[in-house]
Amino acid sequence: MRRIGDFKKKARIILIDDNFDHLSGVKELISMESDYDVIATATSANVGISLIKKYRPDVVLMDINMPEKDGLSAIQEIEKLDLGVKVIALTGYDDSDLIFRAMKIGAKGYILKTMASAQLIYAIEEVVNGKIYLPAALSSRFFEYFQKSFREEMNEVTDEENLLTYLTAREEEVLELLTQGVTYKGVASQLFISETTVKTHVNNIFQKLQVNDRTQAVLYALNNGFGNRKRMKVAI
Amino acid sequence: MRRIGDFKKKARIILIDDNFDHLSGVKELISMESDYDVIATATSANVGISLIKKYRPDVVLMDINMPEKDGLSAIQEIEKLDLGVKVIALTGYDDSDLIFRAMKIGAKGYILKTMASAQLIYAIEEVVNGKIYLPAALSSRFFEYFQKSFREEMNEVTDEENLLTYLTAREEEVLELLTQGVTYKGVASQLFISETTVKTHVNNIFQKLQVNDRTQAVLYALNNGFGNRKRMKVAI
DNA sequence: GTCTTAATAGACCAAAGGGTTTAGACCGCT
DNA sequence: AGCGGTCTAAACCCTTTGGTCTATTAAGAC
Repeated sequence: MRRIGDFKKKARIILIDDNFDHLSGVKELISMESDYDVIATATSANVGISLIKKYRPDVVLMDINMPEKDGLSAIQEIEKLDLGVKVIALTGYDDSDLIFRAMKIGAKGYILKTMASAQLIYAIEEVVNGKIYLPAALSSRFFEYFQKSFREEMNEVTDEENLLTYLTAREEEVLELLTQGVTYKGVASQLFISETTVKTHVNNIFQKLQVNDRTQAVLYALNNGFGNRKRMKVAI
Repeated sequence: MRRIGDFKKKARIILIDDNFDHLSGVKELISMESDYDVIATATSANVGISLIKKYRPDVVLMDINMPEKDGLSAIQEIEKLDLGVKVIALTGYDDSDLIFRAMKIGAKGYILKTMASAQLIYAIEEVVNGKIYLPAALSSRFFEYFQKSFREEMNEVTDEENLLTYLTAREEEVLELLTQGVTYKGVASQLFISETTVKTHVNNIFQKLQVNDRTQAVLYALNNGFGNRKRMKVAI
């Protein structure tokens, strides 16, 4: 119940879902909660994004299984606008890869359409309060996927021997510059040594890394965690 | 209570904590639960790892703030043994970077020493059942950090213009091979074209990417999400 | 003091890479 | 039919890179 002097602002929500029935259902559900206002709805991502630009809602519930423009790209686009809008992904699939990608691009929550309405409300509440919400079941899936993607990388980098460890300090300096695309001449002047010295170092590097040219040396360095930087490949 | 015919196996646990008082406390706490057996304890990571190799426990509770060998390296070492041992990180700090790193290297849980004992027991239970457990509060911190590390990358890759988009299909094929360390001769034979044609393509690539040589072109490609692969830098 | 390793650097040669220009063939578009 | 873009390829020349061998110097190990 609201009285005069009750200044608590209702959180403003926009719903985006190509399934009109589901959209109405969710709207109905949320409207029963006095704390939230569904200020607009859309059945396509593009229309939804225009509405978001126009109304600057607090929260967006986004179905990510839509035809024309998929929900993930839409979320990415919304994040790029940087309006501070909190997006909750809504979908039927509890696919760990999907969840991972959604969280990666900035979703503040991810809930399944099959979940109880109380959970949806709770998720909105948490997200409005600046938290990130994942149902326990999805949280597990997310972490599995997360750890898997890093384990693969660990093996690449840690496994067996890392030939980079055989390099001397000076050789590492030289390689460091090579990984920045510097020429021999450039390396020479930056390290205050002659170009022939650079060549000597580079040749030693090639032998130690068992490669034939600069490009391969640079690739080896990058793929095997040069310095303390590790690199990971992940498809969005 | 156990009776004859009760075949349920107790989960076997090893505790590693350099603080002997805390270690005893936790041991006491767990022993009150009839489902778990603390089969060994250690006050240093190295001793702990030997015990793990010897006894193959189901779960390890590892304090990650220890002197000599830090707990994170210890976890990494345990994971590399690949014994299926589930490690729960135990610490006083709810530092999001720490949590991120612990989860990244394979911890199945992360709990704070200040947390209620019931939560510790619950975490063990979840982990024993193959799940991953993070207290809600830490979960939030983890996700913040996770999203932050990816947002930085997104900006690098998505921001402004990606010169790679100007490349023709053929040029992309050539560049793809260059990013694998293939020489011009190799590219020529793999694409069934002459070496001079390769050089023509490569020169066009250089101009479009505004670089001067193969190494720089390869680096540009790698850093700007060549194909649908994005690369991220993360220090372990 | 001797031995080893790392860093420095020169000479010389061969191979690969890079810049520029020109040009034919093919494709899609208007 | 003509225009523009792409793919193909050659000729010519110059620069950079890579391979090998040799040699001096300094630092550290034993």
